[in-house]
Amino acid sequence: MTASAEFSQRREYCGNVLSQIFASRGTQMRFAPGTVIEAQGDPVASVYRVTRGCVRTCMYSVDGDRKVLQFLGAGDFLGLSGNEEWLEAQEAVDTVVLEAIPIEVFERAVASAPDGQRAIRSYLARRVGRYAALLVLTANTSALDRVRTFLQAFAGRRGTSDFVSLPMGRQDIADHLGLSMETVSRSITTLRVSGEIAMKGSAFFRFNAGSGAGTEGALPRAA
Amino acid sequence: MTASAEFSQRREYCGNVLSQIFASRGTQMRFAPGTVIEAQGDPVASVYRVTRGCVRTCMYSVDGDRKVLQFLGAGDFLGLSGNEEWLEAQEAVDTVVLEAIPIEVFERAVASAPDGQRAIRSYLARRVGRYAALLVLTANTSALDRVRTFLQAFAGRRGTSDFVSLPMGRQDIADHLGLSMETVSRSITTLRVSGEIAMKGSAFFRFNAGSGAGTEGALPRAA
DNA sequence: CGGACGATTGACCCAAATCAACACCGGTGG
DNA sequence: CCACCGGTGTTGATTTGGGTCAATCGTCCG
Repeated sequence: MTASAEFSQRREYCGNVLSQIFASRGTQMRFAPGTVIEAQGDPVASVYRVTRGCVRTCMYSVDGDRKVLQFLGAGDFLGLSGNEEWLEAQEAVDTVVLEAIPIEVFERAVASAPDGQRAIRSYLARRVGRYAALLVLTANTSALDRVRTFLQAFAGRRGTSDFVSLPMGRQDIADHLGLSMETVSRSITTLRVSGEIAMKGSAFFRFNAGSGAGTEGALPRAA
Repeated sequence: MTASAEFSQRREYCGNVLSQIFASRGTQMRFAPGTVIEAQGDPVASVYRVTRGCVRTCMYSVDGDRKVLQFLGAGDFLGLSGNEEWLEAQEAVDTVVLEAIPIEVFERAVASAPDGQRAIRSYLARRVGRYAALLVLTANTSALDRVRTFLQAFAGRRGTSDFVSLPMGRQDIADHLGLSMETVSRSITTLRVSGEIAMKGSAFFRFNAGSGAGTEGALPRAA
């Protein structure tokens, strides 16, 4: 298992229609690192598009256990599901800038746009694919594979040649991959020592060219 | 963690609009146990509604590892995501009867129905919630909790008083919960010996009244 | 400089995987 | 009717990957 389906989705299909809605009607908001953008269970009053920074989508169980379902970056949307309440919490990983639109305004804009509903459907379908990929990754693979796949997916998002920033902490990655913080740390060390990746500090990494064990996708293309 | 969010969603909201489309335009099809209804990666030519039986939604990785993402029962839909291809395989667990509609016919019907797009959006949102609940369940809980939660969710679907049929095999449950077949079997034995559940053969079970440790939902309502 | 928080590394342990044997059940054919 | 057989489920023995607990190290920042 060496996949990169999770982050490698294209945004062209639906992005344009929805992005235009946000571009014309959005209000800019800013959140400090670690702050809660929307809490789990709160009523959905606004929808958002990420302009800058990294957002983590979390789900908390009664025991206080946390699962990080996904990390969102520039261009991603929050709150399109049409639910009354936020099923998941949305939290700022680093400094986050969002475009916000009141839900009623957004719904009216979507209804009047020619492909509005279709765009939302496409976005939700991609989210299903993203979660499915995480379920597969989480179920059948070793800790090392999970971390490698995560890093590949995250690097694949951006330019791959230079060092990429890893804005979230080890605990965030651990809660995303279903591992402990220590195991994530150890896995990264293993990848570094074996030469697969290079680190600059603990928040910047890069895949080394030589040891390309597998860049071929394991999971089917999403969407 | 003792939840039952996975199966306990209401179908009223969107079910009606879509169900009517299937009722008026569907063609009945039958599949024998274990057969493939749609294979992963195939083009989506038809959409379906389950009339009878149990369908498992699977995802296969290149290694041949299988993850069972969900089990579908009467009233559930297949293929609403709008994707070009089947992201996941759809397989008959037992004898399955489906209503099928060619995709173009279905899309036209949805476009003309007043709340058609909205209904699909709601259905997809519920699927996101279902996968999220499975991710949380899979990440932070013991084998016993996973099996208990799965059985509770499955029982909650139907009438709870009498024995309920468990159409899928132990391996199916294992691949759903991210466990080995043996661990599933052992967990069921533990629940039986401790008196939480009663079994009739290996395919019928019932929760016993006395030992109600937790029926309160741990995860938020899926909406 | 010193405190604090995150990351790393080490030592140990346990829940569940794996490997293996056996029981059960339904079907088939002599 | 019973013997056989293959598939599924159960149970037992053993191993192991990663969790947990704990100490140390950086690094950022006041």
